[in-house]
Amino acid sequence: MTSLKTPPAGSEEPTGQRLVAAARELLLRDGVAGVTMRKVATMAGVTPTSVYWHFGSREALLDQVLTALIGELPEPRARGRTPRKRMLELAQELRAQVAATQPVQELALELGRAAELSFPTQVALAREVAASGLRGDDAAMVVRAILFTVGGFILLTDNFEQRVPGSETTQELWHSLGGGAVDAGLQRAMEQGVDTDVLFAFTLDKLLNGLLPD
Amino acid sequence: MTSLKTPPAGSEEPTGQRLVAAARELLLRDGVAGVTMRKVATMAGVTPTSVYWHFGSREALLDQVLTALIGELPEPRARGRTPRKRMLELAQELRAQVAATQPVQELALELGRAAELSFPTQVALAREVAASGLRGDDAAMVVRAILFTVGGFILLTDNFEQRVPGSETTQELWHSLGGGAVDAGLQRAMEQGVDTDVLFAFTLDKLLNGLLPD
DNA sequence: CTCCCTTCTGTAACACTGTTCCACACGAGG
DNA sequence: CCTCGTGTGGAACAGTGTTACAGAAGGGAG
Repeated sequence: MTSLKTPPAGSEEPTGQRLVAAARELLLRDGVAGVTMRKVATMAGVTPTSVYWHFGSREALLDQVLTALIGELPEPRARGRTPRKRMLELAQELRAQVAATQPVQELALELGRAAELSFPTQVALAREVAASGLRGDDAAMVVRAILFTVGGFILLTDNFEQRVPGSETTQELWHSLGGGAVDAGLQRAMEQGVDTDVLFAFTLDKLLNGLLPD
Repeated sequence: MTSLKTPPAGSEEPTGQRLVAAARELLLRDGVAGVTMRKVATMAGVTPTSVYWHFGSREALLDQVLTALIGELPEPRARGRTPRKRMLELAQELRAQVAATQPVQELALELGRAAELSFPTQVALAREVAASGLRGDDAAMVVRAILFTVGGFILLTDNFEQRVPGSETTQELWHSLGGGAVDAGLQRAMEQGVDTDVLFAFTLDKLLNGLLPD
């Protein structure tokens, strides 16, 4: 009744919880590729077999870890006086959150649950779009356009940062391009690096200009 | 002088070329994860050791495959009467090309060489931006905003299509959301699926509205 | 008490991955 | 002939996710 079994003498929590905690720690420290069954099991003071008895597969274990992590994400808070400013704020906030919780994003992508991560922001964004006067399908298109732009931007800049050393960057390609192909001033500008923060703000600002009725 | 060595009796080409050809075939058929050293070697009538003698690593082999594939990509052709229409055309073309050569994109991403794939389109796009009257840094920002939007869109829709069966889609999340959180008509619209082609065209159109001086 | 049955665990293995060590076959040059 | 560099195959190593199987431990039924 009180305790069916003595816990495995290493901790108070049952094995299942210790496994999730171990997987979580490994994920946050070494990324999703660093979560190995043997490492998880060892960290929980157990063998890999137990992981399969409790969860069935590596994916199922990671799924539980992700669910726990999603539950801890902060609610998006829209600040600013106008709906437009609040939208910008929400987009920036989402981008910052993703950057701060990269292994979580990585995991969500691998498990195909990326939609859940952005959903709260999605709802908050929808509220602002409605507040700006749009309704129904028109509003939905605007919400999605913003979301896809923000989400795409995040994914893209992630991939650019994970660039393999030695591979050519866009700047290098522009530099090696012969003269005369495009306007010289433009080419020179393309050879410089980009501040993705500035570009993100710029793109979003212009997109909203096109999307929202003035 | 004529032939230093008899070819391994399976083909005329030397082993190195046969290995690249085998890796290429496997890539296009099974994706980048399907390119296994043993499979490549067997397909070329050889053992994995030879791959390492010729290329040094799996990554180096795949790098050669990618270089060959990039060389075969068609040059982007901008059609349309106005610069704006040609930009839209280029974006659509890039998106279609990526969709048609998915394993190549996957490989380029893994090798950190994604920039090279979009570069020809990048140049063509820059030419149109210049033709629309922009110069220098302003033009570069516009080029990049379009490129990041298009590239991000591609990556994002890819990830949505690779969704794991059983995981919740955005629509399902909207459906399970309680009433009253947002405008009812908007929520109903969000519960419907999205045609990414339509959304892509819509987003790009609105972005260009904000970006280009009329 | 004995027996059984479910719950949970460890050992060992399987099939697979990229990669490396080592021996061995060649053909060319001294 | 002997050697040397060029390739090659066989076997192994360290790692991955996963599974078959044996066994321990405890509760309930006879």
